[in-house]
Amino acid sequence: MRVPRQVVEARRLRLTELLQERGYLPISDLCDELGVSEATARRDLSALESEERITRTYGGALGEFNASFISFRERLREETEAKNAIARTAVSLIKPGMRVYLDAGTTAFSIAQELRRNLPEGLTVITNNLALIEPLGSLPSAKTILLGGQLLERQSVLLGDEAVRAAALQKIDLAFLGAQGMTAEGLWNSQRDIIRLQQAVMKRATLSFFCLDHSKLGHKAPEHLADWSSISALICDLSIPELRRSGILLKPGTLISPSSI
Amino acid sequence: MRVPRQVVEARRLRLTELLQERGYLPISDLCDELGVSEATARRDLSALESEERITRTYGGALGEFNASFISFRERLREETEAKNAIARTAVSLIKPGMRVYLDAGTTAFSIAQELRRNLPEGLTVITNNLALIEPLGSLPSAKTILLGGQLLERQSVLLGDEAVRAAALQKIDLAFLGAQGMTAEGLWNSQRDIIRLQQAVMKRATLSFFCLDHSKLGHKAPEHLADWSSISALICDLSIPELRRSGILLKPGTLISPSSI
DNA sequence: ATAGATATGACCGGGGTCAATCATTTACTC
DNA sequence: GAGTAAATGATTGACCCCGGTCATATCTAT
Repeated sequence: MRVPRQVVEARRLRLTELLQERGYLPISDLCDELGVSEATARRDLSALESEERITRTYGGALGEFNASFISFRERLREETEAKNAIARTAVSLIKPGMRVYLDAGTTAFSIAQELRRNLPEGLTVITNNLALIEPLGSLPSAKTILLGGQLLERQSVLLGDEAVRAAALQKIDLAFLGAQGMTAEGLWNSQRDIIRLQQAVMKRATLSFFCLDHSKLGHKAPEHLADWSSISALICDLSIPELRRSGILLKPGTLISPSSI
Repeated sequence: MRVPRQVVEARRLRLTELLQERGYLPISDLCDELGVSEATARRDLSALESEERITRTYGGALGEFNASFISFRERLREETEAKNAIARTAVSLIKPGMRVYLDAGTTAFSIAQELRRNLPEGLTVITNNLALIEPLGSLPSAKTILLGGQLLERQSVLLGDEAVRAAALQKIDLAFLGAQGMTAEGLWNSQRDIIRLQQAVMKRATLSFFCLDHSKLGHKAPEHLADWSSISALICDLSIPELRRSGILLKPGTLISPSSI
């Protein structure tokens, strides 16, 4: 028996919401909840999957727990090698008892993962990056401080005045920051709010390290973040000559490359 | 062929990490990644499931997105009816454009879910409760502000000086708070840090509502949180006479019961 | 060194899942 | 109002998943 389009749409919406809430549901549960036959439940799942609103699994389906987390995870897979190398380098710079800032982005996530393997004593991590809760929250011997701020829709990041204010109250030994691009003019990022927070952090940090992999070379973004003169060091899987070819001239000792550790 | 215990543990750790990263993995992929047979992969899954470190599904497994969320979800199932009624009552008190505080606990989570269904215009939600990110983060028309603070191990809550300081800077119209018990002497909670934050919030809030279901009646906890005289109202699925039987005497209008809406 | 415990992989029967097909009912369209 | 397209549920055969058992190999404790 054919049913109005609206009913179908409503049911599928309800299905996505159910999956968002519960994470995973086996087909039989879906049928119960929606009051339809298995066949229809399957058809709904196929439809929603082709729209990329859910993920099917054998025997059930997953809500796209957090659409942002997925794209985050995907980005995480790009340049894994370089990012891991940079993360190892970053962690090797941390001494026991330090207070360290990790900002948003996938490189910071790699650093957090590396910290799980190789954790200095008495570390305090300060961040605005909610994605780090997973890797860091379960470490008993590290303290994790989250800056306050406004939750960005579809991103797992805290920003805004609150975040800047909270950052200005922190004592930070090392800040590990990311950026979307680097050119001869310096470092670039896309959002004003992100840059405001990064600048507030840099002001409070004894040393500010920027962590960028080679894929960022030559890219420009809408907003200028920092000059090369204002950063403590660049952690990057490129050599001095390679950087120079793009017009980036660094003072000696300002480049830390993963191979050198 | 038996293998050292350490190897098994290492593989299982790797498995949980894989699942944490990728969210869902079918068994066959797990075998490839870990280089073991299907049987062993299954055994690992069973072991990790009994430790509640992952969630099995038919045909694969899920990482425990957040281990704490699960026990949280389980608590959520207790007294669902009462909590939902309280949540609906709470939401009915919210007017468009208000700034509302939700604290930790499952009742606040119910309120957040109710807000998804029934969202006042221009709402701002302020919270220290990370579990609310899921339901609230994806609402485009509401603003969510997270207080800063120290991440509590295995709890999805932010506490400490930072949180108190951040709360003291907020403008709050309505605060919806929870507690672990209520007796004639007032409201009780277990942790000092939680109470400090709740008191800071109460100081900043125009109205403070405490939301407790009937199961909290007569329970005492280590720390005294508030007298009955200091709260704006109690939202509770109990009647005045029922409360009086436990020695709780409320001024008229101080009890808001779900049935009365 | 020996015995017992434990991890592993292969195999199998039972049962669940999936996609395709078909008949039926009902909503849309002209 | 008639025809067409869409949605649904039932069925079916192929495929896949699961837990158990068993033989085997290796670690560990005595």
